[in-house]
Amino acid sequence: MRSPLESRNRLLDAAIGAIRAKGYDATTVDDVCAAAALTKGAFFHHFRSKEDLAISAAERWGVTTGALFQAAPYHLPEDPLDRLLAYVDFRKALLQGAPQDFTCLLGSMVQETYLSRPAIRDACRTGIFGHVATLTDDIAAAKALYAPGADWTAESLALHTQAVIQGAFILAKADDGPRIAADCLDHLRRYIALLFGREEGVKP
Amino acid sequence: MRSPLESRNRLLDAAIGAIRAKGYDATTVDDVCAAAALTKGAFFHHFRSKEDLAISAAERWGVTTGALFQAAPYHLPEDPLDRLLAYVDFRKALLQGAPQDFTCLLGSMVQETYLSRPAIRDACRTGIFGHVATLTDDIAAAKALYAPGADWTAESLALHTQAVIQGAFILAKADDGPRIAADCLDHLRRYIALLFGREEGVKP
DNA sequence: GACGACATACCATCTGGTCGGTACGTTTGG
DNA sequence: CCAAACGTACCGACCAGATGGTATGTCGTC
Repeated sequence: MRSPLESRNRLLDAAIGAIRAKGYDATTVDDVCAAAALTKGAFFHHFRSKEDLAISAAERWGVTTGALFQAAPYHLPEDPLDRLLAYVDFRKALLQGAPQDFTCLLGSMVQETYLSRPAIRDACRTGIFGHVATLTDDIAAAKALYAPGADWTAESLALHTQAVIQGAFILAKADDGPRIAADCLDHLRRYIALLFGREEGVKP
Repeated sequence: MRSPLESRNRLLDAAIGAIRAKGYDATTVDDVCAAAALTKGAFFHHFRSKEDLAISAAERWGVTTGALFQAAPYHLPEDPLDRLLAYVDFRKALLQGAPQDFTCLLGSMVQETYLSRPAIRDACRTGIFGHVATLTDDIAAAKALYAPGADWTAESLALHTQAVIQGAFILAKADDGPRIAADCLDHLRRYIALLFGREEGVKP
């Protein structure tokens, strides 16, 4: 017998993959079971409902991507603005392969569920805004250093970066590739550089 | 008997409303029929399938929003940069009410369908990139005027504006309101102003 | 032997889609 | 001028398959 946690995580990973590719509603419980090589009995042993699965998947997404970003090298520079720019570079570097491999589970799921499944929407909101919060400190520090009197808040700029990234994902799906999304991140990087008076061209 | 075009458009408008609120997959044919006060027989008289409906709805969305933007006052300024900034202001002014009332049908639908329904994805892509094309000329003119040597293309900036707008919609849905989205459009406006050397504060 | 971790079989409901039929307008032929 | 023939718009009952969820049983481990 396998470890129950492993089975549960296999189901969650299968769900994350399926929802990223087909969306929440088009993903069936049988899809998830098949992808996880488990049966429906196992599924409903670990999750009370499909909605419960989605919420747990959102939480797992938050945990795994949180670990990915925390371990990423963009935290290394001493200058907070350098860290912020490195974050954008890091996000750009992640744009590899097909859209279902680099786009965000939470961003797509919240679009489907924001009205009809408030619990799922809340889970997505928590994940998205939690990631925003990890950026806000660096942005606030950079602002204090380079643009103390600016008439925008650190949080609003952090949210803006997420808007660009999420919007770039939509364009990537419409265009079926990461090219346009990468261009958008270039514009985001240029904006940040302009905003803080760091004129250096787009790529360091 | 009503005019057949009126019935068809009623079905399309009902579909647009339902898909914007619940997404493509969660929207049932019966939902659409009920909202249009017609029966399933009428539905399948006008559309071959649910997918056909979605494609036609995307086309109608393109036509109606195209007319809305073409008639909008942001085309009035003589300076192309002023037109571009007025476009952003116009988009910000549209952020009223609940997310399902101001967000984009195509942006949300393409997220669900980009892999499993290529025909719908193509219809969304046509609509989105068609709107981008209406911006590109003004941006190109503004670039020729104010930033002729810049290392970005007019089209990439037009695409970036759409990324910000679409991403702002996602955040609006996650937050259940337009506040964050409006802040994102402020950042977009600030970026454009910085990019073209028009430093005037955010709001004119 | 009790309990957690599954599997299997099954069910009620929903969903997209079909189909025969009806009401009504239009065309055609005499 | 009229009526048969035909086409369009629409209705509503029906269907096959899919879907979320349940009930029950089995197997291995503590």
